[in-house]
Amino acid sequence: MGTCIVKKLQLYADLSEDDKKLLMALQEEEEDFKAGEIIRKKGENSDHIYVVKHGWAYLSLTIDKDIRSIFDLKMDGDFVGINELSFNESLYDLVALTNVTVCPFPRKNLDIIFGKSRTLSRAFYSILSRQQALIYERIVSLGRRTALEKVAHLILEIALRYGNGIGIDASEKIDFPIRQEHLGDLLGLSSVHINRSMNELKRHGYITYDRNSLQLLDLDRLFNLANFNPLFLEKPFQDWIDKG
Amino acid sequence: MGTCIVKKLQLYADLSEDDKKLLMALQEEEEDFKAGEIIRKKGENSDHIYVVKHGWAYLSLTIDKDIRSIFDLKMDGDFVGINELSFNESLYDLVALTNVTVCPFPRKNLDIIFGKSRTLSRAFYSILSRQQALIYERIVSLGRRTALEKVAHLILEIALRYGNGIGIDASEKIDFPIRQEHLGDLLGLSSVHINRSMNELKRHGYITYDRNSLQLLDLDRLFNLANFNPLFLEKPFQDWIDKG
DNA sequence: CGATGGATTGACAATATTCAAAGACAGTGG
DNA sequence: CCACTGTCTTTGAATATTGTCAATCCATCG
Repeated sequence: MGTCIVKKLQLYADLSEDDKKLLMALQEEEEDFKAGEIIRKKGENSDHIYVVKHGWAYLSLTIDKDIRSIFDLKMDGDFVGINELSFNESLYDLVALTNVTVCPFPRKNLDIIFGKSRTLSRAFYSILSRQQALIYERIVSLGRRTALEKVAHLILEIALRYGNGIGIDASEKIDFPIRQEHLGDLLGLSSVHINRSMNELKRHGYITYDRNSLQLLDLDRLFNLANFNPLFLEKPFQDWIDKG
Repeated sequence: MGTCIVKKLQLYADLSEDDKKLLMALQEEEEDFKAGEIIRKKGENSDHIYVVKHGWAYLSLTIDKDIRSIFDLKMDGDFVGINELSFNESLYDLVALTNVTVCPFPRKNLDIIFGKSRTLSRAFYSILSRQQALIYERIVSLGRRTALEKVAHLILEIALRYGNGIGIDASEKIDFPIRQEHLGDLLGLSSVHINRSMNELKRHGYITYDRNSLQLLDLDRLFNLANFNPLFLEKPFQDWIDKG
């Protein structure tokens, strides 16, 4: 259903009833994937963008047999593919981490939206620019943080985004379906080193963690350790629009 | 003058005369900065986006006194700030690497554009999504490439982008105003290690290089070493638009 | 119950950093 | 035109961080 997209976009702009109808009309069916399945392969024709309705997925690239890079996790309410519109094939693999439900959305519909609603144009634009801010933070992580700080920063980001998506606090215990190997591929570390870092965070009282769950015990200290920029948590700023 | 933006956007869409006029009208004066000056500081109110008209600049963040991360270089024709629109302060420092001329562009004008031209909306959107593709590649670099590969990939990207901007081939000798310390901050490496990597590329006949210039001698081997995705060089794909 | 995929651990190796010193270059003022 | 200064680059040696390999453990699932 279109509610999926509507809910997400409302965070970024005041949608009129027309906007909502426009979105709903353009929305297609939903599709389910099992954990581990490839939702969309690199090189495939990418006619659709997706909204993750439920579950976790990730964007990745396999360089050599054994070398993989994951650059983003996608969870409830996240868009996938809105950054690949000017390429005619998809640039990355989109893989289901858990069982996942996605809502495909034909990309040419996005252009219709650009023609019909300034508000929606702005909303999509804002989403894309927010995504970019997060990616820049990952670059800082990968470039200039120690392994421990990288891990701290990533699990903070995950807990905050996840909590945001399903509407709970970041300090609550959450399902954590991500294997240590995935964390390694996200941060450019070996899974062995992820293991050691996670256990160090545990030992020092930052978190509790087992293969299926994660809880952040001390947000303040984690923020501090990870040098996390709290700006990313703020509600999107809408006042750059022209009210006149 | 507005030709600066117009030229850039034409790469991404067929602009009508109206589109061009719209852009020209919204364009403001240009501003000069000397090498090393901070064009826009993190935390400052960011009412403007910029187009780099001439020269080099970079986006960076200083974490601790001595730890800095540079996540992007900006050169002739590049946009700065179009990814920070939904924040009410700028997230990063924008620093002049060489003497640089920028064209500021009030960000609320961008919203006017969203209201008036579907073509321009799409063009800006495409630019943003192209930027993101490049950033994802840097994430792959930072995460899963060796130092030598990182350096190879970065100088390839720089030579290609620079050549593109000023209209020369990537294998020609270019000005190279970037210090080894900047390269280190871009790639998360120490400047000492950058030095060793650059000299190794030199020794193996990949490049010539001194403090002020760079030439790529063997593009094929460089592409191969860096595992560079040639898709990023393609002209933007415009057919996701709705021709009907 | 055995099979499987992940987590954990230890020993060792590779890669990159740090520190410090020396060399090269461009700009400045005499 | 030269000496002087500050900024970059280059180099070597010692160190730190992270990776690799291989064995073992543990939980889950049929």
